[in-house]
Amino acid sequence: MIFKDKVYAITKKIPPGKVATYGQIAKLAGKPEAARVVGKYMKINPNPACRQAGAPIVPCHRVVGFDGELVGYSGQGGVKMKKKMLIQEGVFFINDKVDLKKSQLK
DNA sequence: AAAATGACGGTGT
DNA sequence: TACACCGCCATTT
Repeated sequence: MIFKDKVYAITKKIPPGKVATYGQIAKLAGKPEAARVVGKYMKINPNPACRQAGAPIVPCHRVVGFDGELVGYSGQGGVKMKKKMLIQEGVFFINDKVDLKKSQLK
């Protein structure tokens, strides 16, 4: 299993109401400094719009920037939609950032 | 094989 | 606080 697959596997494991940073995922995948690579994979991921029925997708909306800041996301409405989905799942927010203290995967 | 790429993370100004 | 720049690294071209 290559790094790419690990990233996807880990991302899929993020439970609803929780989020993880790119760096965190990279670390879990074995490369603490490969956050950029993680982001790259999210972009090319099978379904940017996230969890479409039966699709081999990853909940990419549960992946945020280093400080819980919503970055990236090329799907519907960009980060706004991403934020909306996260709130809908029960993720805590502070302004436009994820409350990592309560919602970061750990 | 070499260069380019990127949804990061951190530091500097 | 905001913007710019650099280093990191697996994958892709």
